[in-house]
Amino acid sequence: MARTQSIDNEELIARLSCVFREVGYEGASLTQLSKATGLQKASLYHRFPDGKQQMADEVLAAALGWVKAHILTPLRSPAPPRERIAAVVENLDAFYQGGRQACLLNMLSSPRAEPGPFADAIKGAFEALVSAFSAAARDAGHEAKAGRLRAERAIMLLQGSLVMCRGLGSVKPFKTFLSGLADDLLGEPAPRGRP
Amino acid sequence: MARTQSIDNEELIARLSCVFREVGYEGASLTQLSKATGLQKASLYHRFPDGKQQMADEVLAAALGWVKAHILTPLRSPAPPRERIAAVVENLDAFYQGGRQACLLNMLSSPRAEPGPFADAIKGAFEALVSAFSAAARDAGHEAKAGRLRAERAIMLLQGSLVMCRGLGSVKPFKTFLSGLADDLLGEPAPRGRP
DNA sequence: GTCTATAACAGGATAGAC
DNA sequence: GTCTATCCTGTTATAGAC
Repeated sequence: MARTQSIDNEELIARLSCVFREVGYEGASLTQLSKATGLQKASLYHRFPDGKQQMADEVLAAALGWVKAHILTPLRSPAPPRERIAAVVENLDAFYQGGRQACLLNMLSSPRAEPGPFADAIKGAFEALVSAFSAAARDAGHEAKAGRLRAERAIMLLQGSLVMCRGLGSVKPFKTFLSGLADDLLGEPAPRGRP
Repeated sequence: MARTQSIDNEELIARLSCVFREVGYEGASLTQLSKATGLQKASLYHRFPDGKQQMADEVLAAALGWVKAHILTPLRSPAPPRERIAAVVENLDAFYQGGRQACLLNMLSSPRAEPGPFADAIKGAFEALVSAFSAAARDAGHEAKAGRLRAERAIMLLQGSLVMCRGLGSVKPFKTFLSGLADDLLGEPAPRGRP
């Protein structure tokens, strides 16, 4: 049975994703991608006729799909804002493997200088993230403008914490980001009762 | 006069720095470094016998030196904390070209996976930054632990804002980071007088 | 669909003239 | 110190057997 797929598409993308998240686009060689997936280079080209570029494209698309389902959508759910954040925190923790995995939005930014091939997708992703976090902040009672600022700060903290994790070789920054997210985005909780 | 340097060392490092900050270590090809500096590959090897690795090393060392002089030292000056931050904000703005230049600490993290050749320097830099920002926070009246948390958050916001700038193709996140830094680190100013 | 083998090319690095 | 020309390795990508 050499005719059937030796690895299903989801797992394949997941393995490729790991590599791109670790070393970025330029840093990822086909040899490395081949090893990580267990497929020979030629097999990778069979599944991705446009080569590395296509692999990264599909990895990014898959990630954005996951984010939409597990981050953006929950942020706009009808649940109370703090509950939404709690769910999102859990999902972020899983998505970034507790801070051990970097963010594609960072690792795929400007592979070559100039607005690389991922620029549009990345820009759209950041905007969608800010927008969704803003929604939660507004639902917690913040004005549009203030909520948006909090959302932007949240994304900065997310990205920054991941950068620090890589730099320090520790997941602590990401953990403290996660534990502070609700208050950062929604505001300090009232000491007693609801406002 | 082909015997004298066609470009002085400082300018040379600055040009190389630009490339590494734009595309990272793996992304920077010798051709690109050659074009950016106006020197042929062989000339680059004359100045940096150990090749690209050495170029990146020296670029990083130069950056860390600059940071020490213009960021770390001012943060521990005897001036009032808010004045220190004002000075640091100005220097950060220049260093990152108003958000147009990425941070080497991010771009040189894990060129290959595993603790790359820059890992130690990068880790040390993050620790020094946190430590120096902590000092300013403590001098503003925060307890050691709280000050340290604020310092870590400040670095996260710095790094995250730069990531967002690249992703969005806008310098706005960096600007809002800069304008909020003093309050983020030292706390909201008392509405009237000093506490 | 996957493999081995190889082509075609770009990357980092050197030699040697000036 | 800088240049032109070149080497060698590793990279992306393809051909063709199974």
